[in-house]
Amino acid sequence: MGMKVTIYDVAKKAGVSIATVSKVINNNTGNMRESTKQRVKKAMEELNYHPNIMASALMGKGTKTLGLLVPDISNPFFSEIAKVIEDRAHEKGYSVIMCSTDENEEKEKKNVELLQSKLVDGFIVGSTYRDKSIVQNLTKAGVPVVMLTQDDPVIDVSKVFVDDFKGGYEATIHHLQNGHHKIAIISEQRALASVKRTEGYLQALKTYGIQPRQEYMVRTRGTIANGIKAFGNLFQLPEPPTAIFACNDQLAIGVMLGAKEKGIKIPEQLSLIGFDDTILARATYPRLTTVAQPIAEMGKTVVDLLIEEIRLGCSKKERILYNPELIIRETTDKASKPDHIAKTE
Amino acid sequence: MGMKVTIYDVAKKAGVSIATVSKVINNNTGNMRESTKQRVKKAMEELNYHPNIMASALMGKGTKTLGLLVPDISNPFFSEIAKVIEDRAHEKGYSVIMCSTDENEEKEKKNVELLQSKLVDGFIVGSTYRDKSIVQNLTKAGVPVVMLTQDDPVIDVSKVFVDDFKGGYEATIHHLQNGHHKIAIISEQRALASVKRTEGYLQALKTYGIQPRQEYMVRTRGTIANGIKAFGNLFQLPEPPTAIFACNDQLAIGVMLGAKEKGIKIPEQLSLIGFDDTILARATYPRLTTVAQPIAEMGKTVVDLLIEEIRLGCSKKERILYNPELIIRETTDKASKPDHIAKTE
DNA sequence: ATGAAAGCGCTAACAA
DNA sequence: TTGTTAGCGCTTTCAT
Repeated sequence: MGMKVTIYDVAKKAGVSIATVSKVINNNTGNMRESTKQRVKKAMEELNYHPNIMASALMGKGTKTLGLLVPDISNPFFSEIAKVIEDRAHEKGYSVIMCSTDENEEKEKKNVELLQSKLVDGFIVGSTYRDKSIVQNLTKAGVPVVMLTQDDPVIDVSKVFVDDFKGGYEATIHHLQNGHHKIAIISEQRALASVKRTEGYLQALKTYGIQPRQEYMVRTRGTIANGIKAFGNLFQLPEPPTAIFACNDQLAIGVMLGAKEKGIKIPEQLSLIGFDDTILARATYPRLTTVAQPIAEMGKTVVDLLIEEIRLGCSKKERILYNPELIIRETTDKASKPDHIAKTE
Repeated sequence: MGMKVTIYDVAKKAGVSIATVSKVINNNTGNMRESTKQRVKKAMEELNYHPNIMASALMGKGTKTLGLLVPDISNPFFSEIAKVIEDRAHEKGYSVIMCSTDENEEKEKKNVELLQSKLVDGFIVGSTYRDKSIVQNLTKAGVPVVMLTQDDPVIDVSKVFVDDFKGGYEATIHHLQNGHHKIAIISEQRALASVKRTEGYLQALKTYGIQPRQEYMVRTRGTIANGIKAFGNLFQLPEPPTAIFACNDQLAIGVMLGAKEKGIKIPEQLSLIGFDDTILARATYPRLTTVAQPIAEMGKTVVDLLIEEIRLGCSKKERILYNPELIIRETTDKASKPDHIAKTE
């Protein structure tokens, strides 16, 4: 009972031609006798027939599969959004192949090639491609691509992302309003989003007339381990910062862990803000103040957009910008010594 | 420059037949002139040719794609192991399609069907299937399947998992050794692994001559929210437990959050142990004592096993059992009032 | 050592 | 309304 059942078996069983079966499969039953249709359907069920997607893909009908490229699936931000993407895709009859590129150039290229050979109808690119030509070649070849998270002007496709500048700005303003002057930023090395967040950070400082300091601006990969390291370096400075804006929650957790180890109290001695609002932000104690991205919305939108472009056969080149939201929890507080002001009080 | 280049284009350019090109693609160059081979290779490169996997799949060569079914990709345990699986698969030239089944029966069935149509060469099943026939039909149809995490005797395939009984036993013994008598367990409703962990829990109690109490045994879905709820219920008991064994880290985090809210101190007033040793266990404060699964090992093994079965064309039906390891961190401590013993001291 | 030709399971004109 | 047939791009005997 292991033999694969094909369209021929169904046709024979239903006493029709394979063309008729094909029409039933594809719902081209415009002018087909209802009885015929039913007979075919019954035969398909009885034989437990499932059309071979490969064969229809060969005919240019696509594979009903989406490729999802993320820099690191073990980062909760990406695993959370991957879940949303996968759900939405399935709702629409698509499956998704996911690749973690690990910010590794070779892997980036290999992953795309792996998915390319028509295995995939379109790509959602959440990774930070150093070699832009990888993505550019895709679009040049007519493969639908939507970028997630990165608003890279060099790559001319639809994009779904939050206003990173605003997120960085608001986070920093919050520190500032709490009386902090010595505010550090830990940003993700390769992420374009982090560049924007840094610009927001700088703008906020400027608004308050504060000169940015090079030693307060750390760039690194966005892992917990690097957050710990970054904190260690910042903490060793002759004048350590009293507040930190970490460009993702993992880095922020790293800071919390590092601070804990050194006996630095958060938020009493160090105010901290993360970015993403992943599960991590709620799981820590104290709970992390962070800039939320609308993960559910973004995931859903990026899928809908991509599928639409697949159907249309061309890119709509939309730039869908979401609003980040500062979620104030327990890692931020007033500066304990608001400098000169404190002295006069 | 957008036209797809086929084997015919390569053949024409190299001045050979498509059969020859095919041989080069598949490395059947046993008795082929080296010069011919090089000519073909050069043509392939110059045309940037990539074989169409669909077409070769149609010929029964497989898709070089693995299906991964997990109950919930946003659970760090699964996203962490998914990353490992994906890495290993890519190393071996396979891609992986991932589906979150969300412990939803309909989705389970739909996901499998989605992947079935020969889209996938084999399955890694990490989900808890209520309807066993879904997986059974797969193996009956000759599709390679390896189970991950669940050692279900009803399903006769290879399996990769930890000794859940031992994990549950050791966690509970640790509580017991700390002088706790009132130990609750929060287990995952549908996971077979949780059943085993519960058995270990019961065995440990028995060893210490402690009668299990029904009200200390909570079963629920393994999310943070449910952890909070479960703690709430346990806490309302006339005699609340002084220690909790949560069957995954997410539940444990929920307990921590719930305890925080009610002002219950961990570990002073409540000892807590989780399971999995995900990032969550290290991100919380205090850091979570938990039972570690060797995620990296397990992920690698399950891929290797599946690919081997795909190549062999038959199931090896191995049961690969890993050792869980209790990682003692900061959420467990001696019972503050070791009952009658405390009184005499 | 290389090539011709028959499919793999399906779709889409075009016939009937 | 239904069936015939020519491919889609590739692999694989079997000839040459």
